[in-house]
Amino acid sequence: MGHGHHTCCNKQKVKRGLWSPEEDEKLIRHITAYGHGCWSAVPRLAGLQRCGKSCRLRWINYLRPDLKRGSFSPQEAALIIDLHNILGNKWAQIAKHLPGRTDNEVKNFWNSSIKKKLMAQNLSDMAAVSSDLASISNLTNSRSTFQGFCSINQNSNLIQTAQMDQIYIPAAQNNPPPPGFDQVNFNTSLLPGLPSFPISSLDSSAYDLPPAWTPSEYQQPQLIDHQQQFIKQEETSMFITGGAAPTQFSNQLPLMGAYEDTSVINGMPKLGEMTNGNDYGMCSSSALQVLEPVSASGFSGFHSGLYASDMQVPAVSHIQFIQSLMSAFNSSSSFSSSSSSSPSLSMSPLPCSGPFLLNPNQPSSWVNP
DNA sequence: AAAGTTTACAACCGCGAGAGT
DNA sequence: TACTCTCGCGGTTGTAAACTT
Repeated sequence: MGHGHHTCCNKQKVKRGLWSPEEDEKLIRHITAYGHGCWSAVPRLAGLQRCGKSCRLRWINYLRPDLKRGSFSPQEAALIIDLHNILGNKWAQIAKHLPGRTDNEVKNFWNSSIKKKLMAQNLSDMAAVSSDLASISNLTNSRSTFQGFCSINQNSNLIQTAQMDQIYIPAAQNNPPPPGFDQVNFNTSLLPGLPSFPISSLDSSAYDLPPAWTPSEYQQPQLIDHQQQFIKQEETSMFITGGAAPTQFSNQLPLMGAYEDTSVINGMPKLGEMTNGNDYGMCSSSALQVLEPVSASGFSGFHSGLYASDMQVPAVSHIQFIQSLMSAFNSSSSFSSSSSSSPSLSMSPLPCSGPFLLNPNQPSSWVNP
């Protein structure tokens, strides 16, 4: 009996490894004639020296007639990136939204292709951000209330903030920080209470969202006056921020708008504008390049594709999102720091693991009641 | 051209959930 | 309740093909 083989396989000797065309034909012939029924019975009935589990896998991942096969389209890749941003490594749930694709296929595609592209893109974005730090800082000063980071704990309390001008982002791994910078960890957890604006721009009902991000937590946009004005004013523009989707890498929230446009609409910062949202992972908008790496401690993925320029709902949702954060800021007494007595917190500002460095020469804006 | 390395993806493994007994 | 069986999932490994040196 084999070591570590599944219990269904340990009675008789079973073949392992790649399937031969003859085996495939036997399995296809059996299942098309009789269905698979109980998988553990399939190998005996089909005349295969395989375990039922292997038969099931071969059928589901390779022989099923409704499989699409072939390389992934850019649209499929963009969808995978967005869904992964929302769902994490829930490959089966992601695959449900890609007809003809299996969870195994999606997982392999992610691990072999997308992940590397996103990491490479993130590095180059960081370089761009670093080179633009001065101009960012100038604009940051004009509305520093919004420019920065926060982390939100499980109780929706804002526990950490830092202003943009306190943060240094290394352009590359071998780029040493300026003198006086110390690394700071933005160790965060997901926020259950706030509207989830990246999701809201999609059809939320189409996704298997984690409980904290279900549509019930999200208030549908209502077109009150200033929102209508906002949409009218922006017309065909689209609005994007990065990194606020829950990912396994980061759940920090960018609180800033596009740095190239400091206009404020009804007391709220204008959000980033992106014009080429069609090419997955390759968005060249300066706003995105700034927001994405700044908002991610690892990388948070890229919002593209689905955020087409004719989608105006996200703008409304973003306003609600910013409003929520602003109201949170304006009632800082309700915040707790990472050193608070909240027993549900297991986070600490140190030691650090992210790519951010804190500038101790700048006045601290860390919320610390 | 051969050897070495990387990539793509097929297949395996262990685990947990759920149903049945 | 405890046990077994089956199924499905996600992480991981194995390997043929493609690519590089």
